[in-house]
Amino acid sequence: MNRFERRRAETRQSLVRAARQILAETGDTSASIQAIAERADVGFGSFYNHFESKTELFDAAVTDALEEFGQVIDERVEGIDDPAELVAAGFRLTALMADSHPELLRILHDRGLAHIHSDRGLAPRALRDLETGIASGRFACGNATTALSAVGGTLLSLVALRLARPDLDGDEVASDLAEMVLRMLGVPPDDAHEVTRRPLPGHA
Amino acid sequence: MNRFERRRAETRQSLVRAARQILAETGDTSASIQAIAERADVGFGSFYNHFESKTELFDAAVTDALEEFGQVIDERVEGIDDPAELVAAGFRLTALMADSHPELLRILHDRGLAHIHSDRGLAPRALRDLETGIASGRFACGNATTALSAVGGTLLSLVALRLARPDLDGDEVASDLAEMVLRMLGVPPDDAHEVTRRPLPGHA
DNA sequence: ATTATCTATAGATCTATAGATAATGC
DNA sequence: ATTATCTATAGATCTATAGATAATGC
Repeated sequence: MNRFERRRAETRQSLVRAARQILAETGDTSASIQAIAERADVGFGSFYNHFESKTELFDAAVTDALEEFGQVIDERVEGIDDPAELVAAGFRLTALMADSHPELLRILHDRGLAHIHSDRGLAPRALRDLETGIASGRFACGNATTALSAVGGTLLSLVALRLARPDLDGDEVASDLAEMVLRMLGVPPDDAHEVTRRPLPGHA
Repeated sequence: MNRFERRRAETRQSLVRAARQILAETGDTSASIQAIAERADVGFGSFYNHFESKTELFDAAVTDALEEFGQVIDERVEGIDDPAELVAAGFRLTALMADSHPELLRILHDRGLAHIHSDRGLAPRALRDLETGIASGRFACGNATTALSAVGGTLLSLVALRLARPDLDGDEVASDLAEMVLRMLGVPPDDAHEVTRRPLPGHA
């Protein structure tokens, strides 16, 4: 990747970053291309070197944000093997991201539902963990796809609650919801409670 | 309400209906006021007699749609007393609405998450049913607000799944998810399964 | 020489309002 | 007489492109 290509990639990334900021702040895509380019500190005409339409840019921005969300969670749960503990950690770390990554959480809130079964971001990894858990008997529920819907929907409701009620204790709400989800997946109640109260990795 | 007021209300309702159609079809609010007025078959300037901005109209349209959604479900579950059966019926009737009320379901999909704890639509009634169930011991879970988040999020994931995969058996997916939700709420597994397979009112 | 970026701009579109018209209440 | 609706339009804004400029590869 030579300097030319790097520069081109930087311009593109500036546009994507600006689009992400706008999505997080306003939630809609009505900003003009002019305003987006200005915020990206990029010449107006450059937009058309990278995207054919505003829709294309915002699609790229959502994918970019959700991919980053998946990576952030991914990194932090490394080393956890128990599928139940993975789900719990995912919920609790997401709640923590309301403070550390508010932009990501807003985009997840507004666009996440349409990506629950996406093949990018957190979804494919969550699906794999659910399948592993079902296969090993840790989870007792029908099929992984339905389970992914339920887990994903509940995670999104956690995000919504976290954003609407910043006064509530985030980790407590997250742990409570994770406990409910684990019971939903067929984990015995006592077990579900214990798993969701374990210390988080890097937060011990 | 005299003829004057009725006529005024009709114009307003035409605008709201057009906005709802646009939300259901495109999911975004970028249509011009001109285009909205045209679709509503209303003079362009009339828009400003009823709304100060496009945002105001679309807010009204979302509220209107979710209120109607709540009423449709409400009517059909009349006579059911068991909170667990109410939740199950709510899920299964929502899935059926993908065919009977596709417009409502699309709006619920795109805007529902922000209204999970709303004081209009289905949310307040669901909250009441959850509280009743907790008080009577039918549900065994911490607090109703957290439960509403989880139930609402799962319902939205059902809507997303139903819209993304119309090939799946809607009632089966809905029953499966309802069963999982009931287990989450602390209903014994056998019981949760049985309740979610009862014949629906008006579908016996 | 090639390619991306930037500036400037034409043409299209949109918003908000002013003024005319039509419908109703009293 | 009052009020909502409609048509027409001024002014602002936006999109897409053309052409000039700057940066890099060979």
